[in-house]
Amino acid sequence: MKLTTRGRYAVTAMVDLALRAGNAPVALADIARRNHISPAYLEQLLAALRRQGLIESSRGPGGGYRLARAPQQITVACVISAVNETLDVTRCGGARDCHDEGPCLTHGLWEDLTEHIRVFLEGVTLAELCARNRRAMTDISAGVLPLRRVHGPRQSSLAAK
Amino acid sequence: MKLTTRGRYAVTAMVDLALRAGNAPVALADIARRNHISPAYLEQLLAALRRQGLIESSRGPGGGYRLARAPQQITVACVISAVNETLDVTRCGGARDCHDEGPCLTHGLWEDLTEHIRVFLEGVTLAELCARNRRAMTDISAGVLPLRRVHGPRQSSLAAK
DNA sequence: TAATTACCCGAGTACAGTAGTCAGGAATTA
DNA sequence: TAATTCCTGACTACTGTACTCGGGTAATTA
Repeated sequence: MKLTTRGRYAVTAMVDLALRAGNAPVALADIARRNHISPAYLEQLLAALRRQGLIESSRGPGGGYRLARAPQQITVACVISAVNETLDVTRCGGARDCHDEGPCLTHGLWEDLTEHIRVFLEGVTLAELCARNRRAMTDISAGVLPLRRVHGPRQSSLAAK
Repeated sequence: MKLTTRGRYAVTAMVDLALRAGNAPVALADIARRNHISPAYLEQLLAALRRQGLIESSRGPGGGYRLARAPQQITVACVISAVNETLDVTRCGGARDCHDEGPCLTHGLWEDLTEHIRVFLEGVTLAELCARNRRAMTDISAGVLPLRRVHGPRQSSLAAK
């Protein structure tokens, strides 16, 4: 299975956008800074998400990205496969030709697991992730954890790696 | 997440052993040949499985490997982690330090997914995979598919890659 | 006891894919 | 027109997988 920073960054960026849905477009540089993602790398991922119709972009000053659909209508599975090609964990990519002409001893197992993962990730929407995240932030501002602010101006310690 | 041929081969080899549980030890070369795995590579995996106490070995002519426990008592999760280290899909490896001091926007999601996969793979034993496989083989010998025999003497077309 | 069979172990290597960089271009706004 | 922002493709370093290789060591058989 492919589940790398590529997919993780994509979901993170989408949640970041979803948290600001309804407002002005969000600049790439802001998303990158907030989530510690290399801007040039993030650019590739956003391009893929745009090609898949998950986000829209506008250029020029004040431009940026925004969700193309409501957060309730975008699933995590959708985001990952947009940048990642596949979630399949079988060796043969589902072709059932992993052993001579037929499936190998464990083909069915990986097929089942793939299905399990798919169902799980299709069941989670950006809206849910936002809700979960907002809840966490409330706990934090109550003093449980130290944290960067997510809304409003922020900018410090860029050098910190 | 790490789910590569390493883990897949390990499970395949274990099922191969489980299908012959109770009989004489199975030689490495036989497992390798039947499942199209490089013998030298398989050796590494079996060594790891042995270190984890999942299989036992005996040397000399007539030697080979056998399961250390009953097939009902060996789960797929167990086999994979024996050769693969981890199934965790979070970026931070579960440490919750993926963003500054706290977890990143999507940490909880990956944690949930990891748990999902773990529960699934812990719920599948070698015994079940054997049963499933024997069923498939019955279908096959009824004429549904062409197939190599798995029990009994066999040996042909080694050159076929 | 010598030969054979088979497991044991560590080091080394080719390749692919990920993660990330870089340079230049095109659209939009002020 | 100047600044800002997205857009695109090519390029590179690195890591980890998927192997190979060469020498062991233990057990069995003749």
